[in-house]
Amino acid sequence: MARAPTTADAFNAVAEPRRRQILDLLARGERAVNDLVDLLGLAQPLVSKHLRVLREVGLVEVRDSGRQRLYRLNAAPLKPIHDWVKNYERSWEERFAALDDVLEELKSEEDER
Amino acid sequence: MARAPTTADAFNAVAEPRRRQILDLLARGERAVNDLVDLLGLAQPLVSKHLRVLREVGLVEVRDSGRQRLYRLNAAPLKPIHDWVKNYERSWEERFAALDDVLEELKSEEDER
DNA sequence: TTGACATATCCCCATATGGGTATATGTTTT
DNA sequence: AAAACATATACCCATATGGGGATATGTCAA
Repeated sequence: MARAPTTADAFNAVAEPRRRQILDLLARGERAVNDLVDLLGLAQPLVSKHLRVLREVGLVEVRDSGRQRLYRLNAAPLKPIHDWVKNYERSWEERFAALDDVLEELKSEEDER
Repeated sequence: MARAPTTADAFNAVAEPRRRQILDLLARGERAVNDLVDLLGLAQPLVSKHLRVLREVGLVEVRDSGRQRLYRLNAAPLKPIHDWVKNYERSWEERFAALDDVLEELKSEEDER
């Protein structure tokens, strides 16, 4: 078996930085494909393909408007990611706190010299 | 160019469900590889390979103990994921709220009958 | 030393990728 | 009707994958 398809779920879809960029742009409002092409500086087919992946996991929705297609964000499928990562928040905070302690200690030792 | 390697960053590393499982197990404490093999029901080489990916993005750390290697979690690389997703939290909450409103409305209409 | 145990690596496979270029599909304007 | 515009799809490529089986590496025990 190969790697899971990017359309398998939001985790996979969002692993690609360009797709996160697209979502970041759509967070500001509806956009036509060509707008995204200009903003991202990517080839148009590339953008269409990324949009397709995002559509297949439900992260974006489309609406026809004349000869344009307007894409908008649907953030709901990101919730499982948030829920999963949130459980680790305390864990890295503890580690950062521990690191801060070490740095503080080093600083004190320095001051004592 | 092909897809970004799973070792490129935490986003990619964590897109694989098995690797999330491994992190979930390690969140409870240090574990030897064979423990993980038993708990996950995966082939040992598979587990070693997943652990390698996690190691390369810094999500786990290893410690030798006799002929065993004990892996432990380092959640810090998950923070960027949390930070990114967090920005969308309000967005999906609004959408869910809107959905709740619709459901409430439907319910009222039903009651009126 | 020899054998058992624990892990990592190697090689093979099918599959899916992201990017590129060319083209099909559909809509508006002239 | 024809030309221009907007978008999606088809095809090709190099690359990386997750899984499988065999084996190398390293450590402990008899």
